[in-house]
Amino acid sequence: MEGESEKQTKCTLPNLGIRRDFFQNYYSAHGRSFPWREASASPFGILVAEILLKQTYAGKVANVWPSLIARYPSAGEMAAADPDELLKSVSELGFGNQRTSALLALSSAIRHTEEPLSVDPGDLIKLPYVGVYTAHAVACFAYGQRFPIVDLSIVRTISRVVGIRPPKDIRRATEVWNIAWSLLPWRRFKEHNYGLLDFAAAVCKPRSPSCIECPIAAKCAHGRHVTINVSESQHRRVDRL
DNA sequence: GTCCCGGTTT
DNA sequence: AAACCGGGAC
Repeated sequence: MEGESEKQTKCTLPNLGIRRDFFQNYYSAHGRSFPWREASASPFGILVAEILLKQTYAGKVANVWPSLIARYPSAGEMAAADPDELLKSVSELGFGNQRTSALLALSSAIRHTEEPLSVDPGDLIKLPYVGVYTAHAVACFAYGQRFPIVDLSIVRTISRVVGIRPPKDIRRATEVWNIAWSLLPWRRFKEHNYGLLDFAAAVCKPRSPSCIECPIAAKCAHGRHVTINVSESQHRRVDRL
């Protein structure tokens, strides 16, 4: 993996012109804080959080995660949970049945596995309901490994910056994964990945991205486009960009 | 890599 | 009705 990372970072992908520490700095200044991001969160808790975060606002997950983990602190305890009770504790998030079966399958799969589960995404992905995104997220956030993460919001952000149309099947978008590797700093990559997620959620939003206030709009194909349209429609230059 | 699945959101 | 979202099947 060492060779691969090196190759990925050295090969000159389009230099996006974004500072390597931009997203870490964004995280320090504007990052969100969630209980599963605290140092006290266990790898199991982080894994559970990633399952709950699919299709769900993080703020809602924050309402149920602490009590859920307090009740089922380990895979063994969650695997032994009464399904109805587990369902109740996640039902306010929606997708109750899906999530309950995912949590049960996942927790019984790792019920007797010692920590660390694995620090290798290639192993983590073999777990039920763990795909490429979740495997990378756990490797990075739970085990401090240097791996990029690419979810839909990051595909959106990177595609806008580079000026490509988001690929059909967003999840195996090799080009975007390559760019995510090239953006990944060598230190504080956890903060970088959190920052990227938070930036995508708060600034580079799906519907009306805040290009006018965006600090990297000038480095972004979509941002430049929007900026030009704004200045034309207002018949004045937008000097700060 | 392409498509399907599921409940929720717009 | 369509988009969302990532896992899984093929």
